[in-house]
Amino acid sequence: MKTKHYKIGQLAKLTGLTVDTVRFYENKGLVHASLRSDAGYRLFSSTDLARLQFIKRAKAVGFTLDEISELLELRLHPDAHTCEEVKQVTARKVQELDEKIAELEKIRMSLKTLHTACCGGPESAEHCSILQALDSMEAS
Amino acid sequence: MKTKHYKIGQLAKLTGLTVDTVRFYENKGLVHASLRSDAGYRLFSSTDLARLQFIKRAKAVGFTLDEISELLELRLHPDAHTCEEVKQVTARKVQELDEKIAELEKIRMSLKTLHTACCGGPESAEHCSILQALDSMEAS
DNA sequence: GTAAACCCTGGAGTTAGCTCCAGAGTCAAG
DNA sequence: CTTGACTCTGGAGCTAACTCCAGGGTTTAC
Repeated sequence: MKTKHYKIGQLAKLTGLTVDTVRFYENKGLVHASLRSDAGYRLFSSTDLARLQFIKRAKAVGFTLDEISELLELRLHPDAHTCEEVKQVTARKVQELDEKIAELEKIRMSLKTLHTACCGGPESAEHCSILQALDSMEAS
Repeated sequence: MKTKHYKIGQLAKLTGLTVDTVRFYENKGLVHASLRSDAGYRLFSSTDLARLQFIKRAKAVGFTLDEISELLELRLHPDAHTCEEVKQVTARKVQELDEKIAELEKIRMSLKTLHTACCGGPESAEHCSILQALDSMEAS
């Protein structure tokens, strides 16, 4: 079974990244074109595509490229790690994610409280502030 | 009732930010010292403290300072907004947060799958990769 | 009353993460 | 077979978010 390959422009369109960004990521070692055409064009596989989509998702929620590297390294050098290591790293990462989700939910709750408390009418919002919402949250 | 006031250094210690960062945030309009001492020292209230803690939380989950500004603007100029506006903005923000939480949970699931699938033994992790986990997720 | 530790302003420097050339080769349509 | 859209490399430039001075005044502890 022959795998489908993408040139950098197609990949960019599919991921919503720019061509420059993809090359930048390759430089940083986040992704690596599986092969090159005779002319030297990068050719990416659908695995590379999935990888870039993962990077985009991770970035959207505040991971740095270095952190994303660390996550993906498990893939880049799978044989350089023992299962024990993988188990540890993933456990730590899952915990980090849980903390992040908790943070987001706190902020979400503040906003939701503000949203609910606010009358929604055309008058001045003098008494609707996010910090009032925060305060009430802090107190609970 | 007299409110407790903090000098910038105390505030920095309490928030875990640096003195420079607090001043930087003030420049950007994210926070504003409620008053100044005779010598010109910034004096912050506990409301300012809560504000900075909010900023820190929001930053940790990937909001830019501009986005955080937008969130806090509701507080900075409460009388410049109608409740209607507040209602709209918060609704949009809550939705953004929901999307962010969903992203995090996707990533969390990938890692959790990897974590669970991995045997955890001392052998090479050749068959434990995050992208395998991703693939299985994508398929479901 | 003096040294250490704090605060001020204004501005330069740094890092991450892109973004945009220039100059040159490649491919696809008509 | 040429024209326009694509690709390459290497390097410069840019924005966000700090971070770090210099050169000065202030507070506090002994």
